[in-house]
Amino acid sequence: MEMISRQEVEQRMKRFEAVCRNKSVKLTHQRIEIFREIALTGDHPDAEQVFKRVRKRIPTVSLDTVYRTLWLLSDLGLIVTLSSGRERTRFDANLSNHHHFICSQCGLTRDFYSSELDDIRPPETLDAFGEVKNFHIEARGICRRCAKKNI
Amino acid sequence: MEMISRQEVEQRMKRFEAVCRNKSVKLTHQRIEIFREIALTGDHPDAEQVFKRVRKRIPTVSLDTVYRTLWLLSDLGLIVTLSSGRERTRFDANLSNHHHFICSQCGLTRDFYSSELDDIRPPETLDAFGEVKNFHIEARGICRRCAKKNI
DNA sequence: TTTAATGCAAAAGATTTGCAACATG
DNA sequence: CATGTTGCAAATCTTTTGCATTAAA
Repeated sequence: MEMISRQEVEQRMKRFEAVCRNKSVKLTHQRIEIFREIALTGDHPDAEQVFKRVRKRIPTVSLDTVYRTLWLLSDLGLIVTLSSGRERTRFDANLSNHHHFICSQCGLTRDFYSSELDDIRPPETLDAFGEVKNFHIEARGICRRCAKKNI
Repeated sequence: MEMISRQEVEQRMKRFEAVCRNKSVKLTHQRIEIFREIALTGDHPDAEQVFKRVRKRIPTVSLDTVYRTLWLLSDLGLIVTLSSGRERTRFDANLSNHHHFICSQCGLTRDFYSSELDDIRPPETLDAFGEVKNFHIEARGICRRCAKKNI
């Protein structure tokens, strides 16, 4: 489980609280812990994984609250979703400009950064489709772990 | 429904048949029609949509055959999958180097091309994660149709 | 003829919903 | 205190599986 620095986590929590107050979304115990769980890690958990982790802190939390909260956070723009192939939807609290590496075999997902890639602008052709809000790269391949297993 | 040129469709069908023969995967009536349905269109249908369209040609086809075939085609590398947010997995028979525009509201997905973008190479940092097989851009935003509805 | 694929129906999984009890602002 | 949120259980939706039948090579 890839951990995020304490500093960064606190920044994410502050932002989360600010946005909730701003949009008068109630800061419940459950929402705080669900968001924290995603803010704490860089491994893009799915709903079930978030549920299991949050249950350690709030044993009575229910899976449907996790789902409701996840979509709420996504609608608020506090987390983003990513999904691929047979995999379930995963959630990510990293809002800075970044890209994804996804293992097509096990679904492992890792953020990566590249100032070179950040300079790329969406081609104008896209105006015909609509307004582009986010533009990032998806690199798919086989992660080291799976490569080893495959031998 | 965005149509693909007859020429291109035939090329895709030929490739499909060649790969199946090569891997001794049986060319059944169902598989041919399921693949054709995806090869015919550029609108990236999901399993249910493929099922409905194929049923017009083969009324007795079953949804589970569609699923089995879709994953088989994906394993054979004849189609690729793409999925996003609340949306179901969609399938694409376009194997040429291309990128995606995805509407975050309705899930509309369109291919786009850009020789500039094609020149981009994965950064070396990625070697730490694994071997990159595919590298493409995902542009997310709001399509024109949804933008109109939102007014 | 041999082997694999299909269709059916049923199971399994994932996600959503209605509603009474409860917590937050 | 008013309103929105939670937990529960049940419903819904999506995807997968077992197995007898059928079709491809």
